[in-house]
Amino acid sequence: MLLFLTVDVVLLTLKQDQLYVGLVQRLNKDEPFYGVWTLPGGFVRPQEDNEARDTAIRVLRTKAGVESPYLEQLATFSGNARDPRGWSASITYYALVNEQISANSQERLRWEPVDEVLAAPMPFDHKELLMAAVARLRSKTSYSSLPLHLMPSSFTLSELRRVYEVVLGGKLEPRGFARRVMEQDFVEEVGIDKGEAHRPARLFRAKKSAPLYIEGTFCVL
Amino acid sequence: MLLFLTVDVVLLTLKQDQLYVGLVQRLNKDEPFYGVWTLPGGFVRPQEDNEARDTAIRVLRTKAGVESPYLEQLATFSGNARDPRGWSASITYYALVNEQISANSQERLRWEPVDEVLAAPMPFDHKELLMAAVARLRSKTSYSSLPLHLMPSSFTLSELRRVYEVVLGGKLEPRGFARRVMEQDFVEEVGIDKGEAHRPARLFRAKKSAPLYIEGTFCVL
DNA sequence: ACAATAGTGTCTATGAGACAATATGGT
DNA sequence: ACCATATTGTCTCATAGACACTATTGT
Repeated sequence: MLLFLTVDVVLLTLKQDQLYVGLVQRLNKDEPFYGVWTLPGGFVRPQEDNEARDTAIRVLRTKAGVESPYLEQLATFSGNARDPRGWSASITYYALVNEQISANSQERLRWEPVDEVLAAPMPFDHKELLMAAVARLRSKTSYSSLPLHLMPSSFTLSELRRVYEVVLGGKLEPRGFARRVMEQDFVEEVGIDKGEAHRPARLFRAKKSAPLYIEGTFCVL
Repeated sequence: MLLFLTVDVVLLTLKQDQLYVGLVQRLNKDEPFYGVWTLPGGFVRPQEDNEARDTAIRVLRTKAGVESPYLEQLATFSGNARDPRGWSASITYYALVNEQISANSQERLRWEPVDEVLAAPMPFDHKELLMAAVARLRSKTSYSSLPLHLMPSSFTLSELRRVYEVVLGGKLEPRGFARRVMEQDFVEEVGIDKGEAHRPARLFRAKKSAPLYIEGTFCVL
């Protein structure tokens, strides 16, 4: 084969105030890096997949047990140097899931802290893919509601702020954060979080109404 | 062939205060849309092209006569619906050139106003590609020095502002514009533009020092 | 002097950051 | 009452927009 086309997915979630990436084990003895834990990916199957996004969805479902997360195309990495088998192109997506979904993922999926994964060697050019995904998430986080996809079905403002802090890597002013969230109007109140030894917090959920991004297009809120 | 991999390039320039896109005529009788003017593109040649970016550069050089413009990967468009020949993926780039370069381009390249091209039918999903490129340019323009690549080797502040206005589609305050440009420090003075019936303007050029983007990564100035 | 465009001073409204003050439930 | 976290008030400072003013050249 002269050239092959794959899709890889950088699956990200948040656990214990840390960014985690989902890895699967390579189980085909005829392929490179047998047994190694890597980003889920697979060949495009023109018969089954109407487009590359469908490949990403199929890979997530079959290899990671994850359904319909937030999924966005990241970039395409290509060339003769990235895979020992020859010239290849990987249309790379990144996906965001919340902790519930990540907890329900298959056995075959293992979650590791992004920092640790980046510190160790990774096969192919997967380190580059992972860094690009994290950079994209970071950059969009600073001006959008993207991190909502990392949140459980309901959450307090403090929890949301904490997630922004983890992704952006720094403290945020509670006052300013609350202001922005309320102005931007991408959450709605759903109740009260009673039961702890302090003032109860209001619970919110993401508003359905606001589609955040158009595929491939950069779109400021 | 089950699946084929191409690279298309949306080549943009500015003429007479309007965005123009570069089109080439399809000259292969065995391919669809023979004779039609379309975005320059071509098959990836694994033997010659170390990566997809090299394909883009080769396409630009051989089909459009354009050398080393600003070139950035846009997105990959794929699927069985976009090309009558079957499942295809187009790794799409966009390129920015200034008026000098666009004037030196080959015979085979024809420049058309983006508005007019979008108003008429386009082959494949090229309308989508073109719209994505323009959207990307617009969006980056609002917070970066990207439009410098559309400028001649030296220019006045007014000319630069005019380009921003054309790309963004609206008037900009001369005062605020000058302030931002000077603060951001991405131009340097190279002389004076004498010879007209009014106060001469200072001439600037883009500073070499400032690489604007890392491929595939979003990077705020 | 006048026309025409370049470039600057500066007032004001808006928004972000800082931080203090108040609110509310459990113990 | 006290602790802990939630939520809000508000001061200050930086920045962006508006707009008028000054600068400089050719005619």
